[in-house]
Amino acid sequence: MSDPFDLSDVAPAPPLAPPAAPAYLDSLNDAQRAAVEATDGPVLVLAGAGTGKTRVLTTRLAHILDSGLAHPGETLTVTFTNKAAREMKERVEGLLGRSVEGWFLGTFHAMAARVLRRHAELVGLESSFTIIDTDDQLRLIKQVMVANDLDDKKWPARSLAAIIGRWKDRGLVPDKVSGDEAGEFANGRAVELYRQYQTRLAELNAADFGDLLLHNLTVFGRDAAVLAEYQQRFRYILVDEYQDANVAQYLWLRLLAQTHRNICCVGDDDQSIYAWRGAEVGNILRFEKEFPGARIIRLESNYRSTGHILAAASGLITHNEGRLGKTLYPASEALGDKVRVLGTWDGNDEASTVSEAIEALQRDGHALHEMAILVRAGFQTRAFEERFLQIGLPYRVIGGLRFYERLEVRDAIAYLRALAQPADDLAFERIVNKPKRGIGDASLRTVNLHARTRGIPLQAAARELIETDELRGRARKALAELLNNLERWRISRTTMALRELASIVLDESGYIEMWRNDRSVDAPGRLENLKELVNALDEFDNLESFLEHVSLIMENAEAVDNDMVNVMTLHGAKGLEFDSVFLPGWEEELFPNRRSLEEGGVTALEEERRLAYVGLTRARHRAVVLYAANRLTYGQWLSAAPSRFVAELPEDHVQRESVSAAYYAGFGDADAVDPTSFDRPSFGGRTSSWRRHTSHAPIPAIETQDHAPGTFAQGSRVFHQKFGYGQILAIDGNKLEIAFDKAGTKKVMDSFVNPA
DNA sequence: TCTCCGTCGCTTTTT
DNA sequence: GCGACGGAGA
Repeated sequence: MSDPFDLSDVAPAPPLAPPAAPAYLDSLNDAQRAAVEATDGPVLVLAGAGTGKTRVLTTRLAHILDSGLAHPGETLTVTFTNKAAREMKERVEGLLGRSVEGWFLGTFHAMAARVLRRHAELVGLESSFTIIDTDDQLRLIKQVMVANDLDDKKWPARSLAAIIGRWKDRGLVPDKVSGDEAGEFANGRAVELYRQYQTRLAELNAADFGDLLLHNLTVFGRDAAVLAEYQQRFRYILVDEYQDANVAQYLWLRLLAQTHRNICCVGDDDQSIYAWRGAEVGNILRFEKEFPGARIIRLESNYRSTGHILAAASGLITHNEGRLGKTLYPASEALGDKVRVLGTWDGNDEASTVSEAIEALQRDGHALHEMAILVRAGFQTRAFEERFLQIGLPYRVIGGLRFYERLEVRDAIAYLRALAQPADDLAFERIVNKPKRGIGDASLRTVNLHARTRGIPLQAAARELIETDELRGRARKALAELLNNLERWRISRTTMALRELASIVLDESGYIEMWRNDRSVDAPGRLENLKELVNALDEFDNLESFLEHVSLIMENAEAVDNDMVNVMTLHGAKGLEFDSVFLPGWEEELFPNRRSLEEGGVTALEEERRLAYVGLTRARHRAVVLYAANRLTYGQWLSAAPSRFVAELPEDHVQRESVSAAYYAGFGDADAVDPTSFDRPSFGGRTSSWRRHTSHAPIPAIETQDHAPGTFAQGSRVFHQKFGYGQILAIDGNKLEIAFDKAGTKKVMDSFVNPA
C-alpha cells in the first residue's frame, strides 16, 4: 500500500495547458463563474443561502484539476462534516467524469488527524494514538479533578471540559492561556487542570477532538521543515462553511496557505450558528486583513426559495447589526406563497395543526420527504412524534443518538481498543467489569494505584498485581482471565479476519451473553446493534482503520430514502432544503432561547436570529411559522408570548392567521402582539388545500386505551380504528410497527390498537 | 455489588 | 415532570 503522505510521488504541476472552457462553467452565473475562475490568490466568497455555494466550490476544484493547475495531491479541501466531504467528492468526480485519488479532501479533523499521525512524536504521542470522544474525555477530566480533590458538585467536570474545549478552539495550549483568563473555575485552577489533563492524554497516547487541530499547530510551530513541506504541497486550498471555523482552524489554514496563498474560503456570516462551540465569524473579517488584496465575491442570487419566503427571511435578518451586508435576490420571478404565521393554543394544538397541513399537502401529491419540521430544541420533537404515531404518519427524527454512541456499541469498541492499544486505560476501565466479573471499585482502585506508582498502563499494572496477593481471590482470578483473553485475542488478530475477531471477542468475553440474559425491553435491540457492528467490520482492512473511522465519523448512516416527514433541529437543518418547512415554537424563552440570551446577551440574540433565518431559508416553496399560547415547560403549563422574531417578519410577505379563537382566550399577556394583525383576509394567489380553514379541525376521534405491558406479541393480529386489521411486526416499548392489511406498514402507539 | 432514593438541571453539537 | 447521577445502606 502506498504511503499517502509520501511526497515523492507528487509530480510537479504540469505546465499550464490552455483548455477549452468545459461545459460545467457555462451554467454558472457571473458571480459564480468569477469565484470559480479566480484561481490565483486569496478569494473570499460570501455566499448567501441557496446561492450555489457548494456548486462554486466543487466547480472550482474541478476547474483547478481539469486545467492542470494542480495535481490532486496538491489540493486541500476542508469541510466540517463527513457528509459535506462525501458530497463534495462525488460532485467533483461527477463534473470531471472520472474518479480522483490522492487528494486531501475531508473534514478539518480528518485532515488534521492525517497530518498528526505522521508527526505524532513532535507532540509526545505515538503514531498509533487513540482519538477519544467526549465521553472518554469527560471521564478523564473527572479523574483529574478527583486527583485534585475538587468537589464535582461545586465544579462540574462538564464545565471544565467546556472551558478546555474553548481554549483548544482558540489554539491555546496550557502555557498560552493568560493568567487573567483562569476564571472562577476551581478558584482559578482551571489552567493547571488543563495542563494535567493534557499530561494524562499523552500518557494514554490519546488525543481529543480539539487536540487534533491544536497539535497540528504545535507540530507546525516546532518543526519548520515539516510546515514548509505542507506549505509547498498545497498549491490550492478550498474551505467550506468558513463562518463555522474556530480560531485554531483559522490559524491552521493561515499557516498552510502561506506559500502559495491560493486559498478560497466560502461562507455566510448570516448562517453562523455555532459561535457557542467556538466558531468565530470574525475569521471572515480577519481574512481580508491577513490576505491583503483578497478578492471578495458575493453570491447574492438565490435559486432556492420563492420571493415571499426570501423577502421574509431577508427582512428578519436585517434586524441584526453585526453583518457584512449582503442582499439576496430571488433568481426567479415567482413570488409564491407568503410565509404563513400561525398562533395555536398549545403544543398539542401546534402538532395537530402541522400534521393536518402535512396531510393536506400529501393529498395534493406532495412527497413527505420534501417536508421538514425544524425545531429549536430536541424536546420539541416529542409532541410531533406522538401526534404522528397517533395518525400513522411516517416520519423520521434526524439527530439523536448515533450508532457509535450507543452504549453497547461503545462497549464493544472498548474491547477492541483495549486489545489494539494496551495503553488505552479508558477502554480497559470501561470493559474490565462488563459483564460483571467481580472486579469492583475496590479492586480497580488497587490496580489504579499500582499503575500510578509504577507509571505504567492499567493492563500492565494488573498483570503485575495478579502475581501478588494484593487482590483477593475472585477479583484476582477474574482479572487474570481477562488479561489472558486480551492477550490471546491479540495473537488471533494477526491471523483472523476483523469480523471474526470481533465476534470471538464479544462471545468469549461474555458480553453477548450479558445482553442475552438481560430481560429489559431494549436488550434485543442492543444485540441487534452488536450484530450490525460486527457486520460493519467487513469493510475494514484492519483494526486501526476501523477505530479511526469510528472516532472521526460520528454521523448516522443515511436513512433509506423512504417517504417520511423529516423532524430535526434548526442546527441539524443547515445545508439542507425542502419544499415545505414548518417552524414551530416561535415563542419568547424558547426561541430566542432564554438560556442562550442569559449567557450571551445581544450577541446570542443575533445568533438566535440567524438560526431563524437559516430555518426560513431552508424552504423552497412553503414556510410556516407557528407559536403556541401555552407550553408545557418542565412539567408546568406556562403561557408564552410570541417570539419577537414573529413581529420582525416583514408584513408584506407573511400571512398571519390564528388557528382558533382559543388562542386569545388562553393568552393573558397579549401585549407583545397586535391582535388586529391576525386573521387578515387571506391573501390572493394559489388556493388549495394548503390554505387552511380558520376553524379548529377536530382531532379524529379515535378511542385510546391503556394496555398492560405484554398485551401484544410480535406476530399477533390487531385492530386499529383508522387502519383496520394488521399484524405486529415489531414492538418498541409502547410503539408498535404493524403491517396493516389495507393501509401498509405503520408505526403506531399501542393505545390505539386492540387485539383482534 | 446492587438497589433505592434524593437532588439537580433542563439548548444547540460535528468531529 | 422526567431522567441521570451519586451517595447511602443492605
